[in-house]
Amino acid sequence: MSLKPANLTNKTVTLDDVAQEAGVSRKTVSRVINANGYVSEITRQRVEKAVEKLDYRPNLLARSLASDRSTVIGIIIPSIANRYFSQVIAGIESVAQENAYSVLLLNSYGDMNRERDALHLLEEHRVDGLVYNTPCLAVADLKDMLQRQKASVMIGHDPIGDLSGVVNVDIYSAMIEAVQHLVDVGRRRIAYIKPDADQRYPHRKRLEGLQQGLRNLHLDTEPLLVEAIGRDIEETSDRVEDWLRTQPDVDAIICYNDEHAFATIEACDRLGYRIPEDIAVVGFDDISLSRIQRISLTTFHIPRFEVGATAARILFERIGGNFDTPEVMIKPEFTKRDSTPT
Amino acid sequence: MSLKPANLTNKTVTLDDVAQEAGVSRKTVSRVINANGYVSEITRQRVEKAVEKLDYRPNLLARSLASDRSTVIGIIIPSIANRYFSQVIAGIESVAQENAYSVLLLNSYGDMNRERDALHLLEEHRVDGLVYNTPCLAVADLKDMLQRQKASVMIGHDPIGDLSGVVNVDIYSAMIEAVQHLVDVGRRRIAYIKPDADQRYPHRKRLEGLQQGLRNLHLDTEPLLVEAIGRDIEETSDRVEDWLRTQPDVDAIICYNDEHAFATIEACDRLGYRIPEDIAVVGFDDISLSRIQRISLTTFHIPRFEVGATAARILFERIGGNFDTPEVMIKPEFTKRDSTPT
DNA sequence: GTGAAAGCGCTAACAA
DNA sequence: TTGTTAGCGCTTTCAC
Repeated sequence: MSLKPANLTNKTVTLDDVAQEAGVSRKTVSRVINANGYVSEITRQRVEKAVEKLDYRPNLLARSLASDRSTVIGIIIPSIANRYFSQVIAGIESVAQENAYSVLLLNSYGDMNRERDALHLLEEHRVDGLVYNTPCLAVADLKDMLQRQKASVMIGHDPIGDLSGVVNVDIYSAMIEAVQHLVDVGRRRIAYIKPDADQRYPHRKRLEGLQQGLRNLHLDTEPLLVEAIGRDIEETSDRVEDWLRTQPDVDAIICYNDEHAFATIEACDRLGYRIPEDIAVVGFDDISLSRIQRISLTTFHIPRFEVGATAARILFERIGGNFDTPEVMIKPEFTKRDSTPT
Repeated sequence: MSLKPANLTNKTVTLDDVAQEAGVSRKTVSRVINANGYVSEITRQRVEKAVEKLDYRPNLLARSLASDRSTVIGIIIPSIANRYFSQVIAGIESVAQENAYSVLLLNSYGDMNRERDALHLLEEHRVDGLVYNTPCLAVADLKDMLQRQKASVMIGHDPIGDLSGVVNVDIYSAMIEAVQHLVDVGRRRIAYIKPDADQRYPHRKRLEGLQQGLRNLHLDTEPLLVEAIGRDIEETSDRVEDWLRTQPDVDAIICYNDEHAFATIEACDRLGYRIPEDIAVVGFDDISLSRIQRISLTTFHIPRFEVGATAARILFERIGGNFDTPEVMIKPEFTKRDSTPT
């Protein structure tokens, strides 16, 4: 087991070293580096030269501790591996970078205990704020925990007072629109492919929208729900296929997202159903491949990057002391393609 | 502009508060919390009760500053929005979590200046180590910058001595295998769809592999290179189409990754080429949709999560003082599907 | 087993 | 315009 060479011996350069090198006080160096307070031009240059010469890097830990500002925000997200969330993160990170903030990333795997741990950890890191994606904690708990944070914005959750900002995607209305579209093109037996046992906002709102959509059109308000989403596309596809065998009269399927829609299309294929003639399929998200499939997918475009960026912007408002942004609703855009009839 | 209620007044609980509450010294509390040093059982319980009662959260900034260990690692990545990298990140994050570390995420957008900034920032945050994905800095620069970090592991770069660990995907051999496969099924005019002007490892190695593969089989070593990768799938598809018009005798196309392969298939479609009869297509990555396309894609499966996890494991070894892991090569798995003939 | 004192590297009043 | 003096909340020697 070899030891690392050289740099273990590199003693770190501190403000004092720079001050000494420049022949000024520590505070003066601090002023130059943080660009606050008055410093004469000539002193500034001396300091800058010293900084350069010593290759000084401020210790952000010390700065944060002393100033009670960490220039770090946290992100809690069910899973980074998920392409949907990774684009939300990209939006957050982008705005954070504009504001000269760094991002601490925590996975919750949609698990309550993990979420609680994540919240605690961010508290311990003294982050200046956090974006919290699809919380699954009970509201009382949530309030308790967010109360202790300096600032926060939730994505995908009902508002909980002004304790936290909120950004949501209006999937409720989208669902109503989907139903309307399907009925307009003559469909009546509409199914919804949904996750097993998920009570979180993204699923709950889809469901409520579905029910409202059916009610609006005086259709059966007991919708056809299929708990068919598996661990991967193939499993989902198999489950949908099994279910479809038992339901020969279904003529339209709305899916939780585009990947499930592809799995559904695949299942229809195997059963010899034509799309959209026999079965119409609608997705959510508009992932990049949705346009170039053999059967391009009718779906709702959700601007994922923008969702993240908006949340981050609101977070920085709150960090800046402005806590009065109301819930922001982002509207998914209906995108008609070939998987539903015209 | 309303002010946030309550919690702005919450004074923070410190070690001293806990010590006072428990009627012991600060150091004893510290011992209990960090589970080091001997503390009598009865004292420990008193302390734990006090911690509980006051809802004490250690200040990690202070701890890191005093102990010179941050329990944070950094990740530098070209783009989180990219699904490939997001899964690498998932692997890193997962191992970090096992080691009770948090992750600071920095995007470089494959830009040299941004990478330098990111490296500086991580230095200022005093991270205990970093995983650096697809560096594009010049080697001298890279050495300079990594020298200053406590520990580091690169993904997708040639080794630079023992300054930094390295994890690579053996795309070089994969490329040779791809050529062999295509020639085995009778193809001779093999093209490679590549990024515009990219000298980084992932592209360079593919290219070297391609050349070696052709050389092995005594074929033209001046391969057909197409700089056709656009900003999105549609643009790529259009460019490939344009290029194909000028090259009627191409009978096989290897693509930089699966998304480009789909774009290529789409282009072939529009031109009326049959796949794989007229043109064989090979991808890289094996993204989840590759199996269920109309024409399932022959590709190399790259275990992205494992790549990240391996890098993180090596990083923690190095953080632990063990710097002698050699370059780790991860082998992509050839996955024959329908986009190439049998 | 436990405690006291010093200090990590910085910022924040307040002086000068 | 610049310097001085205290901390920020923790860990770490080294006594007791």
